Amino acid sequence: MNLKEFASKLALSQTTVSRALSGYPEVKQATRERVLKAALEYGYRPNTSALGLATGRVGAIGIVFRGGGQFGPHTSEFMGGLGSRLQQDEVDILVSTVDSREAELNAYRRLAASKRVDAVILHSPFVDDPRIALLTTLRLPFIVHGRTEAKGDFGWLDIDNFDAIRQATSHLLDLGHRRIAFLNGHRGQVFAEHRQDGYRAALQERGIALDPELSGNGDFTDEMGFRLMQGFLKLEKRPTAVLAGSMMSALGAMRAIRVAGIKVGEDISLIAHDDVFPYISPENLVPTLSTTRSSIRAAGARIGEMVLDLCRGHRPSTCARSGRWNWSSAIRRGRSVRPLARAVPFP
Amino acid sequence: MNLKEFASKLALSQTTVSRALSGYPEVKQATRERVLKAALEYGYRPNTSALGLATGRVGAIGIVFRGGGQFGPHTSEFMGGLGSRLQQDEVDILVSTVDSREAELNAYRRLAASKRVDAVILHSPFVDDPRIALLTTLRLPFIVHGRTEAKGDFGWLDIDNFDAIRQATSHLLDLGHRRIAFLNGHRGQVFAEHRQDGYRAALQERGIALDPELSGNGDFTDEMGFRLMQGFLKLEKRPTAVLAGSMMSALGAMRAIRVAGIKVGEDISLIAHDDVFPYISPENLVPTLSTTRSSIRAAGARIGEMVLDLCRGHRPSTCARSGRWNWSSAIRRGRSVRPLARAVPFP
DNA sequence: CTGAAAGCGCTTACAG
DNA sequence: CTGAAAGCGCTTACAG
Repeated sequence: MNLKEFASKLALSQTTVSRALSGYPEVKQATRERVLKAALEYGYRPNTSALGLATGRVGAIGIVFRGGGQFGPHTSEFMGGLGSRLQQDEVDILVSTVDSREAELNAYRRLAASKRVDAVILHSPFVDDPRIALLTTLRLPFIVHGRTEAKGDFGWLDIDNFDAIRQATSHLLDLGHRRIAFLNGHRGQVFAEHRQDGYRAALQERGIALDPELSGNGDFTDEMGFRLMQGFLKLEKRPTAVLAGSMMSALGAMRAIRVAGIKVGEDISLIAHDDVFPYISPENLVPTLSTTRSSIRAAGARIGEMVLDLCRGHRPSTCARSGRWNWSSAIRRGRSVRPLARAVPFP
Repeated sequence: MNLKEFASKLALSQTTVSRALSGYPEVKQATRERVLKAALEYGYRPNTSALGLATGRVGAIGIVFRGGGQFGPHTSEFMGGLGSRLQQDEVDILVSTVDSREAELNAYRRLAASKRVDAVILHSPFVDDPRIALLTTLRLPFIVHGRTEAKGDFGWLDIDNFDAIRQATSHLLDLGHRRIAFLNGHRGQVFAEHRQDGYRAALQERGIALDPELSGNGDFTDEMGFRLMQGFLKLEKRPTAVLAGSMMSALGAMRAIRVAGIKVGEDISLIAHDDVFPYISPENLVPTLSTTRSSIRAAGARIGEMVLDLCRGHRPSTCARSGRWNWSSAIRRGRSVRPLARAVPFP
């Protein structure tokens, strides 16, 4: 049913019905109630395309994923949080999949030119990320999940990766460890660089020289954790502790350690930083892992809030500020980094 | 830039440009090339809302997820496969999140009334699922991921859950096990019922009575696997083998077994049925799990193919048939069920 | 408080 | 092979 038909059933003009449905103040209360009731009864909903054409807003926000690799467990947690917030405003998520960084840029060009979404969420930023400049040029509003050095008037949300890893490293140092291996994400990704900085800072505070052979970069998969850990274990002076960037790489590292015939929690200490997954928890792994945490699901919900704000026409700088401070304070209150009770002292 | 502006740059009418871009045959070859080249150059793309209004097709397909629980690792794998196929046709995925089964029905009503998507993907069907009838009434085209008893002219895709579990159970029986615990999904979900039937059938073939105390139902989380397994281990005659419905529940079961002081792979046999996750593989767990497999990512891609076909106006029955047979034959060729090399014989 | 009508940016019969 | 114009279903100045 379209507006014309619906309005005629009510013996009202399209104008009045449209205004009643959109909550305009100049409609008489009785009329509004009658319209709202009838809309429910007949199941009338404005056609999104017509609405988009008339108003320029389509009630959907976009998010682009690069290939299969990006569709991991973190993604589904983030999407769950994001969706839970957006559903309250009946805003949908438009997911595009691409298979390269270049294709991702084209996806944004397409989304912008065809006016398919009201805003997009950028994630996994790189140092000096070309996407920021592109979206700015395209005038496609966006929020960044993660931090970036790029200048601009945009909102972003991030956890304090520097501090999380600095604390975890310090904790291992407190326990007496001096050779601490670090399984990090890919170089060039902002979060990985921040973590590297946090790792370095903790070592520096104790005057310990960073041994580059003890840092490894790669995907957060157990395969990569396995390979990198095997490399660490082949070193002349093998590490006495390992800091894994995710639960998946921790699993791979554990396997490498087991294969080498040594024991996690006895011969070598292992800490993993990761998010909270509802279907699996680190405590349930064998042997129990110590972890630091950040809830990527909560981040999704918060980003949803920010992007809705942006769509309402609020200045993006507001989002950035609230994002930055609210989140950081959550971290400071210790919601993000838990006590690392199970890490094992240097023997 | 809109069509009017773009057409005037080319000194052509909107009609001709539109036809050239849409691949209509009546446009002169030279004209078409000129238009296509200019579109790339200026970055012109038709406005999706206008296109949707004019044609009734919006180039997006919908998928609804119920709450956080449904956003698990299987979801991201499925979405990855689906997206990889849809991107080739520049069709996007519209994700809606809801928090109840009733809300899910409303989401379809909304999507249909507002004409937001060209089709939807239904997943995780229940026995006698009300969604099928609703979508049929709404005339919203759909493909079902999973099997359903509902009648109707719609396409669907499923793995052979009955046979996968029948085979796995038979395998354990071959190894001498007689008391086999089964960690299944929720009752009422079609896949769980099929698995239950497969389990029952394998036992029946050997004339073994099904002990209802050895079957448990719940979410595929390690928490649920843990709890159910604890229950099994408390039985007077505890099982000598366990069949876990997913890797997550297998992890929980392993933990319960460990807590009970017995050893997987020595005192008790464990098989898990699950999909292939790129970021973690069952071989990497401690101790190594035996698994049967089905690639949910491949299913996503195949469903993408089917839904695109549906959008092109092909009869849905074609999809159903091709879905049914192609997929089943893949299973028969052994792609889905792997040898269960590591299951341990009954001592 | 209500309505007639222009306009959003496309597609597609219809006419040439 | 090309174009002028109606129509898709809304919103929103403008007029009353």
